[in-house]
Amino acid sequence: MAGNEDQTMDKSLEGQGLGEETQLSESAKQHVRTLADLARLAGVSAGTVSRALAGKALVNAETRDRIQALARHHGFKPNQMASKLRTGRTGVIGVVIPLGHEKRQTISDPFFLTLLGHLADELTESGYDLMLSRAIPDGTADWLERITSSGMVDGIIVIGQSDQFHVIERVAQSYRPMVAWGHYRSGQAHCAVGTDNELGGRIAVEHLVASGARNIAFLGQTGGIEIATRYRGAAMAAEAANATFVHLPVELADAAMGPQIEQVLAGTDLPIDGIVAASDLIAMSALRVLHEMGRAVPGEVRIVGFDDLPLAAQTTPPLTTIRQEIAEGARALVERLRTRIEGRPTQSLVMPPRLVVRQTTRS
Amino acid sequence: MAGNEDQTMDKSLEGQGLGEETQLSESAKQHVRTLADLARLAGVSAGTVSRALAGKALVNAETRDRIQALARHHGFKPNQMASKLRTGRTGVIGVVIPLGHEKRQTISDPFFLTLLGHLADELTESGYDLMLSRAIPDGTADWLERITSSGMVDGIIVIGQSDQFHVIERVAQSYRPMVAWGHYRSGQAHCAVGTDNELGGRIAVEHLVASGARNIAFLGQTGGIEIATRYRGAAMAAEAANATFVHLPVELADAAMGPQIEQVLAGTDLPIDGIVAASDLIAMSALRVLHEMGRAVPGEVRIVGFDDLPLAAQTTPPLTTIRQEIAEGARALVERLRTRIEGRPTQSLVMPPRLVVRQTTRS
DNA sequence: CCGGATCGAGCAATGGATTGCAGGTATCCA
DNA sequence: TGGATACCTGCAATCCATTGCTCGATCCGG
Repeated sequence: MAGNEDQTMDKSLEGQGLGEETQLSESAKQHVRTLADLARLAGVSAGTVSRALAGKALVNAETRDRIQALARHHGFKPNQMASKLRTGRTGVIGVVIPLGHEKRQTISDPFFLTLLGHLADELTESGYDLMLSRAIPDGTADWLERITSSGMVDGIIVIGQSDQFHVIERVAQSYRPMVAWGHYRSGQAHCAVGTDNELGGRIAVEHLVASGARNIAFLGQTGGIEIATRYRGAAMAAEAANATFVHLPVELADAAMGPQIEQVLAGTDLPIDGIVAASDLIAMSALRVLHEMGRAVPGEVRIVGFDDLPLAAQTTPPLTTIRQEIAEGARALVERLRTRIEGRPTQSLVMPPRLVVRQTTRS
Repeated sequence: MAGNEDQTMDKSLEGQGLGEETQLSESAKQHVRTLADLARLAGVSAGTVSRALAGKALVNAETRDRIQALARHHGFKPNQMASKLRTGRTGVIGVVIPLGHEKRQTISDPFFLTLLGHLADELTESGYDLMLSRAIPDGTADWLERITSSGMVDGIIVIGQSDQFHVIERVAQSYRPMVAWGHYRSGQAHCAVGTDNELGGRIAVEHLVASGARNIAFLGQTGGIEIATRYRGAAMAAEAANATFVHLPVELADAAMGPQIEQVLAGTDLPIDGIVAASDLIAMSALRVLHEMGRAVPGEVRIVGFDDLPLAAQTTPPLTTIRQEIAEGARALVERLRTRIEGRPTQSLVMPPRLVVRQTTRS
């Protein structure tokens, strides 16, 4: 049907085309590249084709259907660049992961990747594409501004503030459509969605203490603001409970993590009986190291992780952890970003962490 | 210095501007949005500014530096859409994950996410941006063609063929700049980079047999072609070694995996003493389930995973697994894609898998 | 002192879709 | 049959950077 009509159109065209005949029939048979090409085939103007493909009510329903069928038949899609240039909307959201305090960290960090997955879900459903950028901060705000001013994105989601809080803050002064996953400080300019890390740290230590731990270690680097806050909460809870509390810095580099944990655990003369890890991944490594050292979990040492990634339920034994609502957070990020894109104001969201008790703290 | 010059320019402009004076000085002070704006400030034409910012030798070095300084000072970046429309290059590579046989699988699958991370690294270094698309195949090739014909990307990387091998194959006939991670069939049209899954499956079973296993189970769904191939290799090796071999299907949905494994393991009356898992994640779950069932690993049951993700080294006990070279694969994908974008032909790459022996098969 | 070479900069066309406004046609009613 | 109304469709400007070609100026050697 469509093909038939196509033929007819083509012929009538040739009849009128005269001098341009061969060129036209050639390009028509070859490939339809532009609105104008399709317009010629359909015997209408480019403007009408544009309206028809956009499904506007302004064109006759019959004409619209005919043009849409023709477009489908030729596999034609309007050039996105031209469209985006004209409309000023790109339909793309930039997702940036600043690799701040630890260059090797985030790219394979399961937490960020999990969040990324959920963001992909949410954005796709909202009709946006997702452009992923890794950014390696160089001391200036350039890594962010390069994206805001690229004209390529309608908005930006920053995953993790790392040690770049001030940069995000500064950019937020002039660039509205941006939200960040991470820490919230009262009075800050940028819209943030995240977990109450301090409370999370506190809950973790309180649970350890309740499980009988007296000598508690915090495992992880406190370079990024999120983890530093968890540390603070943990330290406060330990002090309140009169428990001993030490900080054992561990980098998140996958390969080196095991040996490092071994080293810091051996390096302290404190009889550690409770560990709060900065992330589930660290907790998982600690679990293995302790197993190899012959120290029973949770018998001798109790462990609490952070994040509640899917893998936390699959460790041996399954990991007690502080849950962050990642899926909900992703939804909140996208919803707030869309609100900001529309020019309306938004509020930051601080989600409560939740203790998930599994096997590493059962006594 | 730059600011000074700017002022001067502005004033001389106002002197010339006459009727347009207020409007011009307004927009100049407000914000520089287009090449033309900057050109006015610099007292040159838009074309010159374009060339200057592109660093072309055609403009006087002094003028070029002046314009660049001015652009920096005003935080001006040329509109990407206009540029891309004009040049026909987008500088964006689409990365697509077809969610084929298991809708819930890939989005949080650590393997794909790890590969994605490495791709982000490689593409960034090559000066490309990465646009991420999830695609839910609907029986037609539309999910892929929507991206190829969007005009938004210079090329496409498909992560995992899933059950969409034929779709990729068909699109590859007419769309050149595309490469896929996954299985290679001799004579196929599309360029693929992947691991020899059959060999991997074989090596896994051979190693299990050598470790003393006689009753071997394959844990995992064989809906996707990659895993089906691993299964085939494993089955062949088992037959060659005269070992008993069963297939226990397990979905990759995170939450349900543990109970499922428990169920299938309990459901078979075979005294399983060797497990080859379709992925490290499944192996990790199996490890935990067996631990809970009170069956010793590797004493009673030996386990081999697949992928060698970072977490494989951190399980308790550390996982013996079949390593895929993910970083190298990412590099190969990007290199081949660039070659194809340049119009040159490429060859598929089948990388050999490598057995990494850790603790789950030591006897 | 003049012609040619050389370097630098401007002009204007180009890429392709979108959209406000003007104009045309058909339908329908008086 | 004339005129009005509603409904379509076409025209042309617009979004903004890029680049081939042209023109002008400066400088050098003859």
